[in-house]
Amino acid sequence: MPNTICAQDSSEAEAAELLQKQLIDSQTAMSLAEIFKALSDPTRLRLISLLTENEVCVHTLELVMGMTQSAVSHQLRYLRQLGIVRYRKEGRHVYYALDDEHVRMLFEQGLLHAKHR
Amino acid sequence: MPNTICAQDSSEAEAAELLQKQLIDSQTAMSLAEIFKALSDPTRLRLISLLTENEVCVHTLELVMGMTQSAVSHQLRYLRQLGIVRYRKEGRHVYYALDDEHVRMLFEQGLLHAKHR
DNA sequence: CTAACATATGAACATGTATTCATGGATAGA
DNA sequence: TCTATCCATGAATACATGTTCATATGTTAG
Repeated sequence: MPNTICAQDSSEAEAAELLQKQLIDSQTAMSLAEIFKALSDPTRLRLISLLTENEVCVHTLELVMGMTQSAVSHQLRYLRQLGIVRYRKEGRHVYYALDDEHVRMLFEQGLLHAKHR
Repeated sequence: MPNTICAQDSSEAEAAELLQKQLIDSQTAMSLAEIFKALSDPTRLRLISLLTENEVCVHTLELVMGMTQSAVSHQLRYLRQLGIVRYRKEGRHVYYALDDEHVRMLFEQGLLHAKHR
């Protein structure tokens, strides 16, 4: 049972003060949004599901996902630039794997949520 | 230390079979993406931070956030339609509050992640 | 060296999205 | 009743985003 806050009822300053403590600042909000945005696309989530327990080369991802090489590669770059996946070159293959335990936890916790609906 | 999977190295069918078990289906991916997308915008995250422990009317949210009433109301509708927040009308005021424990957990866990960078 | 393969990337395109603007409905107060 | 306030919403706009297309780089095989 949460507090009810309305600037009209009590003194406006008092209500604002209460809420300002809860409000996250813009920089934190943007940083947080960036993390969740990485997880907000079905293609990236499917890629992450493949990379959570395996190190997989791009071509194989392309086959299993049923997508073009270019689309896969673009999304991998996205995840790479956020530090969510790492890559390892070996000959002409490049192997990708998940490299962020926080993201792994968010992914798994979200999966529980999705099934729990 | 994850397995390395490449369709060229072992038999292609074997590698694909391994990965198909990991791959989440499209429907699950879309449902999951929907949840994370709700958390992928700084404005919505700031709203959620205000509504996690309080029930707040729209006008007060407008004041504390420093945004237009319309922008706040649009985002509240977005969260409402996903069942993330509930609302309660009382006279000419409408009070909103967070109404999804899973989202609350994802938000708080993400916040730890954001600060841990 | 040459051809085939694996991957990366810039540009173009179509689509999605957050905010603003304008407006309407509902309620309280004078 | 009349006005001010609170909230919702459709349309428009500017911007972000995911995929495709074309192409480039680097590596292996013949």
